[in-house]
Amino acid sequence: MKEENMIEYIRTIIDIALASLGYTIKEYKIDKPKNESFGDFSVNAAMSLASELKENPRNIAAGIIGRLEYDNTKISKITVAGAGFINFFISDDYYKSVLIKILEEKDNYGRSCLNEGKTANLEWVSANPTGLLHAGHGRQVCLGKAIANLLEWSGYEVTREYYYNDAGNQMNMLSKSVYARYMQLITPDFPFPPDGYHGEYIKEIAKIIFNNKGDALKDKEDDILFRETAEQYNFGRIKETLGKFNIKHDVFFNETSLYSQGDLKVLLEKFRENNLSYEKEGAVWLKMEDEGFEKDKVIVKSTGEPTYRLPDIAYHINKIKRGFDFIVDIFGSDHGDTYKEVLFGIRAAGYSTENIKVIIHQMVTFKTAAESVKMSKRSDKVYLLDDLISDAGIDATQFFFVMRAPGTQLDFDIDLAREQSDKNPVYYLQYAHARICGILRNAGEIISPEKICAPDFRYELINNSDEIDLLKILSLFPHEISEASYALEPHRIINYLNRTAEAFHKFYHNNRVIDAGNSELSKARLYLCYAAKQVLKNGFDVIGISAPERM
RNA sequence: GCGCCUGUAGCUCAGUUGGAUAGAGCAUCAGCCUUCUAAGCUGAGGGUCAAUGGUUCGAGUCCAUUCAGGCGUACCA
Repeated sequence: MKEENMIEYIRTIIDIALASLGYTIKEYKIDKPKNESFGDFSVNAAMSLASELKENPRNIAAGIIGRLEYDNTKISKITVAGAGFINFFISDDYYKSVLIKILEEKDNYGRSCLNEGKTANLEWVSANPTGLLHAGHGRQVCLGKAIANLLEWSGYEVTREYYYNDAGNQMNMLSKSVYARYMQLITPDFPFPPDGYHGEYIKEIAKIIFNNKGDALKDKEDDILFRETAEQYNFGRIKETLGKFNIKHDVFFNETSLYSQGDLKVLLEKFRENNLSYEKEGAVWLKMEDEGFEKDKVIVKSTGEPTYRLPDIAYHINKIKRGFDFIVDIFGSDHGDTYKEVLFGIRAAGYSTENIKVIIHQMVTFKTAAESVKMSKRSDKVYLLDDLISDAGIDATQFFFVMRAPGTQLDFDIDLAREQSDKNPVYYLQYAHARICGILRNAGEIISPEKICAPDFRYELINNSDEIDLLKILSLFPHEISEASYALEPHRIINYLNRTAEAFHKFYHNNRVIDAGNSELSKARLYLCYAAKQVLKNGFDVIGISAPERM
């Protein structure tokens, strides 16, 4: 689909005018002014040039405007204002053409071909199968879902990936914990390992084994069945939880394949050859202290096992070798330091990290009116993501986790998310969609909903400020998508949808859509409603919530 | 101690990559339903953008220092 973007159009005509005046300019911005009286878009090029040219920016702006050649069916007015802004006023006719565009592109309105033909890899969740997803994981789960969508909407072909480790100490402890619970089914006072995994799920796993095998494994603590059953059970439950969000990872990447395929050996050898590692006290260390890190870090323990850093580095190199154009990782802030070590390791091994972007999100606290919900892995009372979903509902959970910028420490108000009222921000958006659906249901006598794709209405009837304001906002959707996608910040879409819903509600409040006495006006407004519904729905798709027909 | 993140209205948070008069929701107060969904709309009050200094035409945004909170700072992952 062709992107007929007003911002790009303005940039093009400005560039031509600048060139004809002989100005060279590194960068200038095309913004949407906060105040409507300053027009629809403003350009700061004249101010950027002012210090260099040592001339009044308003004069420079006037000079640029004098050279501008533009289509006056699109732009109705251009003015100089303030310190030297060039303000563009877009014609109503242009916005009406956007309405037709929305009706034509439908579910694809807002998608861009900016990254067409490129591939992206998004890795997130990546919880090891030692336990279930707790509520805190939810932020990453939901954020990743929305970011994967954003990447797709900007044209990338996205591989959704999950990295896990089913070997090592943690899995041994899991196995021992299950064994202990299993033994407690036979002799109730069997001791539980002090560092063991608590939580009801361990007992569930033990029961499954006991039901299948009886007490046949009572002296076989090391039987592989304990570990395998636990892993299978945990992964099953994790995938089930992800399934509730409709998340399906394309690749589950097992860390052990890096051992069997020899990636780790090759990497270790490379570090050694390039004199980036050394042996001390039986362990292998990576030289990092001279590179701005606090100290050198162990990459192979004295036991011969690698620490997490080495396979993490090898894993990322593996991703680079698979040829992705863009690699995105999402980690919690508890990994805030380690990713830098990993990126350093990748560079030390001779690979570029410029196409790797790491998103670090801060932690979440859950609150109800009664208490602040604690989430300790050591505690029996873990607040699981499944619990949160059944408390708050799937849409509210997705919405609340995506609502805020990743860098903020999120307060998740469970009571608010659960509340089915006007206090709950997710309903404000969904209600706008449901309202439109209600209108369209009632529109049968004017125009049947199936016919709405054909733009045969009299668009000159759309002319009041509520209608035009709504159209203006609808026209910005593709731009918002590409901005949010570039920044990998889905919360921007929520902010945008809020403005969209607000504009619709205002339009609805002041304007009767279905008017039996004026079918032509009704028809035109129905098309506008349909376009608003389409934009809301597309936005909901991106952030990952449903678009209810009724509420 | 050191590193990263955060500090904006009573509360939860936006702030379009340095732009024009500081924004929303909730909460508080005052209005609007015999008419397509009132889960809505309209209005009011509420701010030393943590503090100080700096950079420039211009700073909530960038830099430095200080204060406060979160997360790290393992031969755990």
